[in-house]
Amino acid sequence: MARRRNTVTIREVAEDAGVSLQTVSRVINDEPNVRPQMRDRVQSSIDRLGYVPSLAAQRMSGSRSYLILAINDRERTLADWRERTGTDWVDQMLLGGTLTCSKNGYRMIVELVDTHADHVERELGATVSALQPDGVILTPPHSENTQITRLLAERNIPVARIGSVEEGPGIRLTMGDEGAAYAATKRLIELGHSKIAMIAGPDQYSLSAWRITGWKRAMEEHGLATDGLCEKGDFGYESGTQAARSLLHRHTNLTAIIGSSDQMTLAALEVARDRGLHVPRDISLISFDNTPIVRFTQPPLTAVDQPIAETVSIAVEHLINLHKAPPVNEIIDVPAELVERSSTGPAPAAE
Amino acid sequence: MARRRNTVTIREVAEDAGVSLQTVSRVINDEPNVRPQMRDRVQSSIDRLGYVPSLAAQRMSGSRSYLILAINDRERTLADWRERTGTDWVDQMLLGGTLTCSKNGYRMIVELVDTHADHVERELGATVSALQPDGVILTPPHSENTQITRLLAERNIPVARIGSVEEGPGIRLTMGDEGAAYAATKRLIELGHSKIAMIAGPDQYSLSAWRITGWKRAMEEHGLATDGLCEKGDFGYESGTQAARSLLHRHTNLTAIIGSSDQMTLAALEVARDRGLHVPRDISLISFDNTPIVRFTQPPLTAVDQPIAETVSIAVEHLINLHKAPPVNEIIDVPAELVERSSTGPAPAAE
DNA sequence: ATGAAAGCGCTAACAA
DNA sequence: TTGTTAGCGCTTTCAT
Repeated sequence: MARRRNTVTIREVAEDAGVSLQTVSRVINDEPNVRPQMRDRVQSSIDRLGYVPSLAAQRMSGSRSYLILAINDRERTLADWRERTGTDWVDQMLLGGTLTCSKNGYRMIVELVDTHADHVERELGATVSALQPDGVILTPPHSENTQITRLLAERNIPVARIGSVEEGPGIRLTMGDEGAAYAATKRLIELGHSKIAMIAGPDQYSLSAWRITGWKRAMEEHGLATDGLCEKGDFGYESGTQAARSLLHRHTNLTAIIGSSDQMTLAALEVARDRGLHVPRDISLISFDNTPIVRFTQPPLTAVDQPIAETVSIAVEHLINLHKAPPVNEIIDVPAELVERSSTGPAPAAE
Repeated sequence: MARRRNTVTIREVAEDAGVSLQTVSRVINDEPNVRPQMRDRVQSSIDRLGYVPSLAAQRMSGSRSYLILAINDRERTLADWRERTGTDWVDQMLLGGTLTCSKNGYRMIVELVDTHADHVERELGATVSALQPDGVILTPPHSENTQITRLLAERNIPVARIGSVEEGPGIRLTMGDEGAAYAATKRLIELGHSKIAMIAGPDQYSLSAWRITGWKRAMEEHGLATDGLCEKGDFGYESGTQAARSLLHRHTNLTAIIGSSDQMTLAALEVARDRGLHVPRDISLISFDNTPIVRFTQPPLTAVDQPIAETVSIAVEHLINLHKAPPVNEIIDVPAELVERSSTGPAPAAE
C-alpha cells in the first residue's frame, strides 16, 4: 500500500506562487531581500495551501529544531505523580513553557532524567542527540549537576538553570528564595512571634540554604536567636514529621514554623495537632510551594508561592533568544509572593 | 563562527565499523539480513561512539517521527493550571504516556487545542504538519470532534480516542464510567441510602451520560426512583454549588449525592455544610476524579479514581502498534476503582 | 532581489 | 547478506 503524500511541501508552494523554493524559504523565515509584492504573493499561496514547514526538514538543513527540553528529576517526579501528592510543578512549567514556546513556534518537551551518575551522561546524551533541542531548561537538582551542564556546553546547547547561582554555562534563574524566606519570617515577627523555627530542604538543593539564609537574616535583624531552630528534611512528608517532632520536643515555647515545602509543612500541621496545638492559635505555620492542596487543608496554609510558570516562561524567552544579548553573568531573580491564609496569626501571649 | 559538528552520525559509525551506512541502519532498526557477527561489530561501534540516530533525519527519510501527540482542551487546561485547581489530569497522562513512550523510543508532546470551530482545523493541521506525529491521543471533548478525527484520518495518522464510543477512526478507550457510577450507587444503596442524587457533567461529554446511566441502572435495579434527582453542571465548582443547592432545596430527604467531578462534589460538600448538614452523618458524598485535593478535605472524599495513566499507557501501546492487529471495532474499557474515604457512611435513620 | 545547486542524516528501493 | 543509489523537505552557500 503506497503511503499517500498528505502534506503540502515548500515545492508546491513555490510552484503555486511561481517562484523558487528559496523565495518561499525567505518568506517563511522572515528574511530580507524579498519585495513586499513577492512576499504577499508567496504568503497568500502559503495560506491557501495551508502550508506549514516540516520541523524535521528544517532541522535537517541545519536550522533550528524548534524544540525546548524541560528536564526534571526522574525519581522525584514519578513519585509525585504516582502518589498523587498534588505537586503541580510540572503543570506550572508547562503553563509557562508551552505558552511562551507556542507563541514563537516552538514546542516544549518534558523529559525526566535520573540523577544517578552512571546513567545521566548516556541518557541525556541520547535524548539530546535524538531531539537536538534548541535549548534546555534544567531544574534542581540537575541545575547544578556539572556532568549535565558540561555535556550540554560541549554540544553548544543553550541552557537555563533554574534554582542555581553557581558559575557555569547558560543563564541562571532563581525564584526569590532568600527574599521569600526573609519576608515570611519578618511577617511572623510582625505578628509577635520570636521563637520561629525552620524546616529546611536537603543540602543537595542550593535553594535550601538560601531559604535558611533569609530566615536567619530576618531573625538576626530583630535580635532573635536561631540556634537549634533549624531542622533538615528532604521535602517529603515523612521527613517533615520527623523534623516537626524534634523541633516541638526540643522547644516547647515554639510559636511558629516555616516549612520549606508543602508536604513538610502539612506534616508539621499534623504533628502540631497530635500534640494538641491549635493552628494558628498556638502555633503559626508558613509553607513553601503553594501547591493546590494547601488551600484545602484545615486550616488553609499561608504559603510562599513559587513563580514557576513565570520563571520558566522567562527561561524560554532567553533560550530562544528573544532577549538579544543575554546577560550572561547576571542572575535573574523572579520574586516569590507570600499568600496569607489561616495558618498564621498573632503569637500566643507569653506564659 | 562556524557551528562545530557535535553529533555522531551514521556515517562515522559505518566508517568505524568498516561497513556501509545501510548495514548500520539495519542494526539500528533491528532489521533482518545482518549476520550476528556483523551486528555485534556495528553495535560495538555504536556504543563506543555513543551514536544515537537523529529523529529529524529518520523522519525525513520517510520512517517514523517517534512522536506521539497528547491533545487536551486548551481553555479548560489553562484554566486549571492558572487557578491551580489541583487537577492532575495532565500529570497522569504524562505518567502513563511518557513512560510507555520512552520504553519504546518515543516521546510524548502535550498540545493544547481550542475547541473553537474556526481555529481547530488550522491549529491542529499546523501542528500535525510541523511535527508529523506517529499517533495522536484525543481526550474529551476532542475525542468526538469530527473535524479533528476527519483531519487526522485524512492524513493517515493513527488516533486513540479516550472517552468516546462513537463510530469513527482509530481506537476507542473508556474509563469504566458506567460501571463506576453503578458501583458507587450500589455502594450507597448497601449503606442504606435510597434517595441518591447525581450531579452530572455537561452533555458535551459522552461520559456524563454514561455515568447517569450507571447510576440509573443501580437505582432501578433496587426499585428506587430517580425523578428530579439529576442536576447538570459543567464540572466546575460554581456549577456544583448551583446543582447541590437546587437538589437539597427540592429534596429535603436527600441522603447521598454523587458528583461527576471533584470540583462539583467539593462544592456540594460546602453547600451541605452551609445548610448545617454533617458529612457523612446526614449526607454521603461520592466524587469522580480522585484528584489529590480530595484526600485533604474535611472529610476526605470517597471518590471514583480515573485510571488516566493506565488508559493513556494502553493508548500509546496501540498507537505504536505494540499490539499488532488492533481490535479496530473493539472498545477498550479500563475499569475505574472506588476509593472509600470518610464522606460516605450509613444512611441516617428515617424520620 | 531572486534563483540554482549542494547537502543535512537517514532509509527505501534496488543491485550485487 | 551486503552495498549502492536516490531521494525525503528544507536551508545554506553561491550565482545571477
